[in-house]
Amino acid sequence: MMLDKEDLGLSLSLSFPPHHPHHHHAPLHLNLMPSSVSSSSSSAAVTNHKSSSSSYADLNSDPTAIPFLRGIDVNRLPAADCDEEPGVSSPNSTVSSISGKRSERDQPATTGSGGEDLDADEEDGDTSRKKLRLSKDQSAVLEDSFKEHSTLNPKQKTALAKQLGLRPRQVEVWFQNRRARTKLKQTEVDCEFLKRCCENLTEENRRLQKEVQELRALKLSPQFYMQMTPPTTLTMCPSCERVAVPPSSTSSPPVVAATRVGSSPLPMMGTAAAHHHRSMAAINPWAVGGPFNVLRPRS
DNA sequence: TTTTATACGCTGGTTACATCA
DNA sequence: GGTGATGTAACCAGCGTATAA
Repeated sequence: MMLDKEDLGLSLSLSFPPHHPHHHHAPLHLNLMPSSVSSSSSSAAVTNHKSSSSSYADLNSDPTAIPFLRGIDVNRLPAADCDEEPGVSSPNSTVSSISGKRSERDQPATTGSGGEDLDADEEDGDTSRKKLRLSKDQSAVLEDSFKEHSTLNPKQKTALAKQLGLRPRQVEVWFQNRRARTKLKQTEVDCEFLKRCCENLTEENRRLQKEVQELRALKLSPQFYMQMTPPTTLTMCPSCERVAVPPSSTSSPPVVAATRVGSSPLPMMGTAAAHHHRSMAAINPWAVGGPFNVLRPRS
């Protein structure tokens, strides 16, 4: 069934939930960060999809137990009955009347999937849909809710909608869009991270190739042999003839001098990385706390 | 037990309006 | 006031999962 990103080994998972049904949609899965990243966005919260909704239901049985509803009187009626009058559904909102194509197009279609969509368009006889701009207060409450849970179960959605004077569908859409924004932002961060990694590896590769050239020169110049570092500082792998320089004998940054003696230089990626010499971890940019760790977003 | 239909929620992508420089 | 860029509410299509028949 579903594979956790940990199971995948690599998993680029740009901070999206491991159990998400749309794992096939994930464009990348390269776990570049600790799974704890962006806890507010999704990784933890979205695991509730379907399976854990019951736990939310339990929470909702006692509204006061819902973290994100702190200070919200769930029993209080919305400022307006949103299902009847969208124009006043959000007293604090900026509402503008539109007459664009969207309004015309939406009229019959309305529901994307959920049954609650139905109530989104049944409100008035006016065929035009009002485009609503959420107020700052509404957005703030939604943001707070999102920090607690990036997904909502139906009860939470309904409670939040009532509290904010919005339709449940609006709350649902807001969360969907918010998740999309979060993911987009994370993708941007990860792209930047990969870019830095690529640059760093390129530089490392350049440096190592230069080092190989120097070592070859030394090997071909007996007069310099005597000046070489004592062989005890080098470790030769008997199976592959690679020379690994102990960290103590290397200059900073740590070097992986996994160089096949007498052969042409090999690209770093795909060879050294795949090699069994775990010394590669010394410069493993994916490693937690690695050189680019500073780029990781803080949750 | 397996298959099928249905409901539901999610994502990625898109559209169109609101706002701002 | 007109215009392009940006943000975002709302939507659609497609998919996976849960559930009941």
